[in-house]
Amino acid sequence: MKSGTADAATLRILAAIRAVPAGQVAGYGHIARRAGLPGRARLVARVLGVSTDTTLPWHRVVRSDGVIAIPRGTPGHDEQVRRLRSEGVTVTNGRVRMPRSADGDALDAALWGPTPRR
DNA sequence: ACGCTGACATTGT
DNA sequence: AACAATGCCAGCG
Repeated sequence: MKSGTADAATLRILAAIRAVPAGQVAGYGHIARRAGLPGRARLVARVLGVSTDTTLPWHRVVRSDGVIAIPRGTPGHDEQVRRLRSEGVTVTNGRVRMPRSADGDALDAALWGPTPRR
């Protein structure tokens, strides 16, 4: 029976999103890769769309360019911006200040690099 | 089975 | 920074 069990991929994606620390943002591709699904950024997007999990920090997930994935003028976009600012993230014109190359990548590698899978 | 759409990424211009 | 092209996969009609 199917019961309320989602696919393994979905669970891994959700776990990866929850692993993102507050005040920090991650790209869809980044999350996908962390979930063991390289190239499946779109899948991550869809999962977020259907997921109703309020405990999920979906607002910390943005596009690789730092642009909010939700179109402007929608309540979702507004709420995401509000939450990000609430966590100390600088958001300007629907775009968040992304940790460019070097430090961002290095820090990420230091956090979740040499320890894949939990 | 087929074509479109989508909370995307990467590369090139 | 912005746009175009290509890749990628899951839903929907």
